[in-house]
Formats: sequence, structure tokens, C-alpha cells
Amino acid sequence: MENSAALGRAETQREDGRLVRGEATRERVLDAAERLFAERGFDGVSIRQIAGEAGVTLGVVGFHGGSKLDLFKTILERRVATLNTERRRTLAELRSRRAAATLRDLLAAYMAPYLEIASGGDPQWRAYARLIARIVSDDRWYEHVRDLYDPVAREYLDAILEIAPGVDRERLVTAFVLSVASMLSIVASTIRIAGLSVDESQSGRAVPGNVLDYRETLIDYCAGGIERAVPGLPR
Amino acid sequence: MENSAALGRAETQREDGRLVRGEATRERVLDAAERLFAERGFDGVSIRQIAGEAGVTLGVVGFHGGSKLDLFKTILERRVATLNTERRRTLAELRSRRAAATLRDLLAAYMAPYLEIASGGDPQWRAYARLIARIVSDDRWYEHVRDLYDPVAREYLDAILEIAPGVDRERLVTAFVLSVASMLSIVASTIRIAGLSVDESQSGRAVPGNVLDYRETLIDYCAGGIERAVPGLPR
DNA sequence: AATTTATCTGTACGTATGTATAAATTGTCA
DNA sequence: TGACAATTTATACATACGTACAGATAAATT
Repeated sequence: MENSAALGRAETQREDGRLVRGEATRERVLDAAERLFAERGFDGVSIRQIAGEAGVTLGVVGFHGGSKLDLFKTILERRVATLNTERRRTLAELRSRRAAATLRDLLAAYMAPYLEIASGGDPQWRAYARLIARIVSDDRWYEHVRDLYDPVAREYLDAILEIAPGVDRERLVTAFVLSVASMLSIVASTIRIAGLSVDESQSGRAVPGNVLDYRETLIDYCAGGIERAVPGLPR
Repeated sequence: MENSAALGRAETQREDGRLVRGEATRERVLDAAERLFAERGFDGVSIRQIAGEAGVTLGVVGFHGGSKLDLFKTILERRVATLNTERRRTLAELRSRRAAATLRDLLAAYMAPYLEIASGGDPQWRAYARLIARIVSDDRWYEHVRDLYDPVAREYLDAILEIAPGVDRERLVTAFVLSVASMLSIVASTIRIAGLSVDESQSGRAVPGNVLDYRETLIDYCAGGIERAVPGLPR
């Protein structure tokens, strides 16, 4: 039950701001764990595999990451601030505009940061995006991500309620969470879309596309879905 | 690489059609595995846990289920025929009507059988529904479910294309797969909807609802989403 | 009753698991 | 240089894992 943020670090941070010794190793461990957890899930990965992937010995993983659960939680938490900041930035930018934001604007603002990290050049961010997409279907992890993601989700829900006051909150929440699930499902896998897109019995060029290929369709789908499912939304 | 359908069974089926000896045990094993796999995933369950849950000894699981992977695949396959038959029945029933089916009709016909087993009285069927909802976010399992589910999905896609000929197939497929993901996400978990629905800092009565509570919202959402994302659909 | 087949028990094997820790090493500062 | 703390190595421990199998039991067939 040790505080995972302090594991493997000097208790007193250096004043000059330089990375403390071993910080690079710590990052290697976390990166390796992030990739493997994203690929195979919590139970599908062993600490020895993480050590091997990171190129360190077994004990180092424990030294920098704590217990396996600590390590997993650290990885869930490590990147969320960046994502939340970005989402708050896009929301604030929308609000600063002269014209009132539409539902589609708000949805696109919420999704854009995530879709960009999920399809961008950094493989660690991509792995993180896939990891998040994987764990939402498992109630077991909700308690560990609730406080990380729900506050910003609430801010967006409130922003939607601002442009459509009289609306039933639970219906809006339902449609919003369905939209998030839709978004995550695209990040988790596009393989079925590819499989169903090819004509039957055609020689199998079912090549999954990039997340960005589905971006506009996804946002259209979610906006149309929310507007249909939540009576009273403007449009 | 033994044929899992024959495991633990006499190679020659009895003529009188009575259950062969041990068939009841086999069902207990498969039921227990179904519940545990649905709850914790393939890697989160051990064969010993399955044996314990089924109330049999370790060897019996191997005898009736084969290897762990065999057992998992057997469970994926065991109930799919029933579900497919039901989905084909609802599709045929739609087609036998005088009036042309709408997109919403077709969507409801596809979803109804799954939503009913996911919320019905049989806990094994409920477990199966949750298991399916769990594995779609994992490319690793797609090859094992593709041939089980995609043929019927294609029949529904073709039915939609009948009422909207000129439509872009890939966009339709994308929106359809997003709808399936939305449906599965509701079955996998309603806990976040409950969490976001309560007013902040209100004492926590975030009680997840039954799947049926979200059924109409879900179908509205999906129909509206597809119609928005796929230009050229009637309405 | 004897034989065959199906089912179940109990146990064993080799390996992998998460975690802990003593000892060795490295780098920093007094 | 010596002392000290941070980091890394190497190893050990107890338990759990998937799988295999010899033998016991039960039921049906001959």
C-alpha cells in the first residue's frame, strides 16, 4: 500500500530539477508495461515479461513499479493529466468563440485529443489509448479510472446542458457514454469493419484502416445518435 | 488439436438419443467456465477455479473441455446457433410484413435477441452475453468469432442495403459496427452511466440500471447515428 | 459373469507466477 | 577519499499454473 508515485525515487526531490538517478530506467519500465498491458491486458502479462521488454532485471520492475497492481495504476494515471488538460483547452476554446457551440462541436472537442493520441506518432501514447479502450468493458477497473476521467466528462455534460437546458440528464448521460464507447471501440479494433467491408468470398484483402479514416464517420454517428436519443436537443 | 466437440464423449452417439453418461457433468463444467470467463476473462481464470466453481475435480475439466483454449472456444461456439437462428427469425419476420422495414426496425430486430438474453432470467445466457461483450475489444479473439457472427451480420447489412441501394458500403459497415459496439458496451457495464447520472457530491446512490432500462435509448441512439453517418439512407 | 467402454479421482511434472531481500554496484556529496 | 544513499543484480520462496496419466469406479454390452 505504498504510494506508487514515490517508489524508486529519492524521497527528497533534487532542487536543480534534474532527473534523479534511475528516472530513465523507471520510464523504460513504465513504457514496457504500458505496451504489454495494452496488448494483452492485466492478467495476460507477467512482471518477468515486462522486465524482458524493458531490458531490465526482475527486481528493477518491483523497485520502480511496486506491486503489479501499483504498476498498472501508475500507468493509468501517468498520462491522464495531459489528456484532461487538452480536453479542457478545447472546451475553453469553444467557449471563447462568438457563436454558440453545437453538440457536434462539443463532441468533436472531447474526442479530438483522444483520437489524436490514439493515431499519432508516439507509440507509447497509442498504447495508452488502446489500454484505456480495453479496460472500459471491465467493471473491475472502473473504480481506478472514475476519478481520472469522470470530472472532465462532467464538464462536457454540463456544457451540453447549457445549450439544451430542459434535457433529461440520464438520457444525455446514456447517449454520451455510448458515444465514448463507440469512440473507444474504434481505437480498440477496426478489424471487424475491415472484415465486413469486403465482398463475401472475395480474396481476403481485409486490411484494417487507420483510426483517422473513421474519424468523421464516428463523430457524425455519435452526434446523430445523441440528437436522436435525447429529445429536446437543438438542431 | 483434438476436435473439442468430441471431447469426453463416446465417439459413437447413442441411438436412443438419451444424454450419454457424463453429459450433465460436461454441462456443469461449461457453465462454470462460462460464468468465470465472462467475469474475469480468459487470462483471469484458472482451470482449477473452473473445477472448483463446477464442483468437480481438476481432471474432469480437461476430460470434458480439453485444453483451456479448447474450452474457451467451445463456450464461444456453444450458444451462437441459437442466437443466429433467432436473429434470422426476426429478420424473416420483418421481411414477411407488408410495409417495408425501416432502418430502426432492422436494428431492433438485430439487437432484440441479444438484449433479451443479456437481461433475461437465465444466468448462463447472461454470462454468455457479457463474455461476448468482453472479447470484442480484443483483436486476439476476432478470428474465433468471425465465422460465428459475421454471416448473420452480413445478412442484416444486405437487408439495409436493400432499402437504401446507393449507399456507401464501408460507411454503413462502420456505423453498423459502431452500433454493435454501443450495444455490447451497455451489456458489459452500465456502471459509468450510473456514476455520471448522479449529481456531483451527492451521497453516492449510483445504482447501475438493468440493460432493459437503456434499450429504447440505445436503439434510438444507434438508428440516429447510422442515419447521420451514412448519407443516402431514407428518412 | 466377463469384457469393454466411459467417467472420475488423485497425483505428479515441469514451469511460471508475484514478491521479497541480501549483496553488489553506482553515483554524489562532504 | 570516504561515507552515504540510490540503484541494480541475483537469488530464493511459496504458491499457482496447464497438462498428462495411471488407476479406480461405474455402467453398459457381450
